[in-house]
Amino acid sequence: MIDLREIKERRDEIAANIKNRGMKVDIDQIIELQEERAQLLKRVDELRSKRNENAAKMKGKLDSDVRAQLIEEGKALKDEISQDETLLKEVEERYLSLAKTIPNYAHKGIPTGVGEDDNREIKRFGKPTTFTFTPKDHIELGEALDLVDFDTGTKVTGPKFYFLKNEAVYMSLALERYALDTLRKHGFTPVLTPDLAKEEILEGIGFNPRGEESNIYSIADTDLCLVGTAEITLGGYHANTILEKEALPIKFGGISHCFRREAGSAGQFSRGLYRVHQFSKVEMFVYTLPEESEKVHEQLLAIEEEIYQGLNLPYRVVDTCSGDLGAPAFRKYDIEAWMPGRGDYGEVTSTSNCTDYQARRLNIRYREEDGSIRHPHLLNGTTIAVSRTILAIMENYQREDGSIAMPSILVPYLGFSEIRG
RNA sequence: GGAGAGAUGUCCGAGUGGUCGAAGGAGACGGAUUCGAAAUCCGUUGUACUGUUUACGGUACCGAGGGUUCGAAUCCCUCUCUCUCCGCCA
Repeated sequence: MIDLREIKERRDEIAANIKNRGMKVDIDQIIELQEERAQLLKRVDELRSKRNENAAKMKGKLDSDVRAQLIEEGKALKDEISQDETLLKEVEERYLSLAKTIPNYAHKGIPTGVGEDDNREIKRFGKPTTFTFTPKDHIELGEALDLVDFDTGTKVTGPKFYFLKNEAVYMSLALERYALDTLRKHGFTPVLTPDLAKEEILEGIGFNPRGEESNIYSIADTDLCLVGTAEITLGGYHANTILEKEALPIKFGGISHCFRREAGSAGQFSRGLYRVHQFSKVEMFVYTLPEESEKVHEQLLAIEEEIYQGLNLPYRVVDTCSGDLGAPAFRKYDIEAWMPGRGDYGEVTSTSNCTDYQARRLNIRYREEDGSIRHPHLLNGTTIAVSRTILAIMENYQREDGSIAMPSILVPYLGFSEIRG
């Protein structure tokens, strides 16, 4: 949520931002509701003040007719207050539910555009892998080497679920260890979080469990959802608290079990490990001082690059355009690794600076030296998306004889240096 | 799952339906004292919204939500959470 005290003075800026992001939010309606709410609140406050005054008069001994008259006045006030309070509550609910849909401000430097195609490539590492033979995609490789079993995933759980088997299991664990060790070196606290979170926490982070494009699984008869990412639980960690300034930055490195509905995305086009309902990630989550968040954002991107350079996978970095940002993000960088099976780059990490947008809704604050209270900035980033990285390694490291070499940096974690049938 | 106890400010902890935003203590901060420190003494010390906008006021918040009442931290109801004991389980 943005700072609602600013919506009048920054109205034009907000309206332009909504448009650039391709969203439909009626800012003027929200401003009207805000004014309506302010008037009602003022009236209710005045009435309550009168009620308190009236009640205070009755503290001591009084003549019974004086008391009777005061009681009558009090009763009248009570009725009036409860009417206005009901009205205020209605207006407030409408106001807040709409105000929450206003997206975060966006960084001035990002490209304006509607979708993926408008993202700006800002860097490339390596060159798309070339082969002296006809390369296979990871589905073929996975079947041939008995590493990934989609058919059984479909049978047991459903389409877009899969079993990882044999060396792929070790790859998964090795990637997690590699990522965690790298994060620890950079001062992150390793964390394993619950895979379920309350809806209020989801909403605070900016997911709408009940929204139309809900991308997460709700648990029937509870207010819990499977988390789409540890971003949710790591952000919820400090919900409703006031942090001391010295505690910042707080840097968490969490293993994240991710669940995605991916409704409507079934079909041949998205076969394989690229788009699945469940996968694991190692996630970075940082609470920082507002004046440092842009610097930290660059650091998160640098860590992601360090990881993929360590794996020696060709990739490019894109600065995400306004239409593709997601409501909480102020700026977002994605790393896209080369995936020979797709013949294109595919997203493997994403790091967002959400400034104070999530912190405000989660009610996370910190105290400045002068005693004032502000919202810290929250950032998140993927260190490793396990399934997509396994995909990229399989396809980029395959050899003509059908075996797959392993990135040397993983070998100590794996205990083997190649996979062959 | 069964039985019981509890939830108050940064922490501990009192609180008879009106004088309670809340005693007392601790901690922290400021000051006095000191060569300096300890001890001691004095003072300050919640959050949000809001009105005039240094000053100074108003409203709300004593786990959450309802209710009773002229008036609720205090009475009633529902829920959540914590603790103890038993059961179950990895």
